[in-house]
Amino acid sequence: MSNQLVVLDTVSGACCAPLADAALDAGQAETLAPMFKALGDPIRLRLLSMITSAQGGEMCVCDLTPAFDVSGPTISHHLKVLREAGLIEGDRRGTWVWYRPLPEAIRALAAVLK
Amino acid sequence: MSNQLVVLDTVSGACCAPLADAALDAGQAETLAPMFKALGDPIRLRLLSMITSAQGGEMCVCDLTPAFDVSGPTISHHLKVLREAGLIEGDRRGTWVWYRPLPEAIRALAAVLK
DNA sequence: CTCCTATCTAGATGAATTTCGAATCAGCTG
DNA sequence: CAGCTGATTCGAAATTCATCTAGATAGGAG
Repeated sequence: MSNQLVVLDTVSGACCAPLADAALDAGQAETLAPMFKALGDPIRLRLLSMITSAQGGEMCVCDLTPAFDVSGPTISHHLKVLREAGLIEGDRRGTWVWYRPLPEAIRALAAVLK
Repeated sequence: MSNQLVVLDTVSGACCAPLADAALDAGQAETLAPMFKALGDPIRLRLLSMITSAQGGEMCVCDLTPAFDVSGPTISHHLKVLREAGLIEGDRRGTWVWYRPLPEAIRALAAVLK
C-alpha cells in the first residue's frame, strides 16, 4: 500500500518546504521541475488556466482548440504534456474529450513558491 | 509615470488572478511562461531554492557551483537564465559574485497558482 | 606589473521541443 | 456498414536548449 518513492503526496498535495525555508534536494527538484516546465509555455499556461477556471470544473477540447492560432494536433500535444506532468487529466465522453485540473499538483507547486 | 504594458506590478508583485478565478490572456501568459520555464530545470530549481533559503538572503556563486555535478560555465548559464527571467539578481563584490532572489517575482508566480 | 582565482562569454554539438500535415482511432448517425 | 466529426498519434522540419571546452575578463596578492 505504501509507496517508497512518494515525493508528492497526492492526498495532501504536499511535497516540499517553501523555497525560502529549505533548499530542495536533487530528488525533489527532479520531481518538481517537469511540472514547472510544463507551465513554461504560453499556450500550455493558457490551456491550464482555461481548464482550471472553467465553470463545471472541466472543459472540452473542442472548446479549447479554437481559442488558439495553432493546429489541433499541436493543442493535443500540449494537453499531453500537461497530462504527463500530472497537472490535468482527461477522459472521452462519447465524441468529445473533457479535461479537468488536478488541484493537488497545482497546490504543491504553489506551496513550494510560497 | 504610468506604464501601459505593466503585466507584473514590481511593487506589489501582483500580476494576474489565480488560475481558478479567470483564464489568463495571451499577454499575461507570454509574461509568466518564461518565468515558469526558468523553473523547469532541476538544476535551476535547486539554485533558486539554495539562493532563496540562504541565511543572509544571498549566496556566492563559489558556494553554489560545487553543489552540482556540472561545469562552472553550465552553472553560470543557468544563473543567467534565472536572472533574465527576473527571478534573481546578482552583483560582484571583489572576487566573488553574490546572488539574491527577487521575491516579488516569486510571489507573483505563487499568486497565479493559488 | 605578473600570476592566480573566480566568473562569464563564445562557439560547438547532440538532445529535446514545437509545430505541421497525413494518417489513425473512437464514437456517432443515417 | 459507410461516412462524418473530434481527437490523438506518427513522422518530419525548424528551432531551442543543456552542456562542454577554450578563451576572455575582473579583481586580489605578491
